[in-house]
Amino acid sequence: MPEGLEAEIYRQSAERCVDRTIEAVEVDDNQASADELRSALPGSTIVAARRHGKLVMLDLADTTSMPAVPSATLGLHFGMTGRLIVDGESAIEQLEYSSGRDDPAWDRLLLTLGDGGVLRINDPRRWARFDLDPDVDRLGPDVLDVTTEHLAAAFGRRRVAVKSVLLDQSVVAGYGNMCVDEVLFHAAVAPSASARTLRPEHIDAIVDATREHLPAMLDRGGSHTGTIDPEVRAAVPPCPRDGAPMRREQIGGRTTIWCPVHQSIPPV
DNA sequence: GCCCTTGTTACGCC
DNA sequence: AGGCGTAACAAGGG
Repeated sequence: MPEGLEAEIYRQSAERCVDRTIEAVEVDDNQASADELRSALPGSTIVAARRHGKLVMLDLADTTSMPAVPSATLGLHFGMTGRLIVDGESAIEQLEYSSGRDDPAWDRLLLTLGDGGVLRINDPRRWARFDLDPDVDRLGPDVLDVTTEHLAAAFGRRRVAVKSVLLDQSVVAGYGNMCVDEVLFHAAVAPSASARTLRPEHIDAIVDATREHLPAMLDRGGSHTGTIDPEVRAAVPPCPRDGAPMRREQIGGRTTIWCPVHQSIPPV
């Protein structure tokens, strides 16, 4: 599923569209912004591809006037199963929980570029969202910039499971279900622990695990390349670290894989 | 054909 | 105001 790491891979792919002009737009009618996109996008040039959390942003400019004038930002959110295809090349071939196929009927946004290229978002389950000038203020700091001080402030007033707080995009933007399980596994923090019970050294462990393992997973191709990978999630083998029986349970409404032996922070 | 999966939003309640 | 729990959403795949 597209978490922050997949969004970063998509952003890198979308960079190929910088300095290219949008000629035509096809967009799924279930998008609230459909009419707006159809009228605003044609004629605009993509001048930058940015990312914050799971949100990819394409900065647009009106190049019919000289010099070019910034016009709007196209926000792309890929939901659970959205894939980005630029010029026929998919940035991620196999997306966890998505379909292995690329059915044209699942194209939800299709930008025809002036040079004949195409930027396309293919999404079987229609949860991808496309918005002009998306509201970035509702998002917390990006997951790759997370700090102990910020987490400590957010954890202090929350008694729910630390996993639920990390998945809250207004606290930190970019953690998804798999990355959170991976980070808490390495940080030795129990995902069910009440957030407010974590001490600064425990929060440090979460920050350190994030800074160490998420970039490594990005290098390997995404959120499915960690220790708690899809095979482990499905089979729940003994803990790869200490051999103890791992648990598979719902925490905060999400399937969670964890080791109750070494993920013992905070101690009881 | 039922049930699993996930990210986000919308509720109602406290 | 804001934390919290839950339902709803989509739809392919097992």
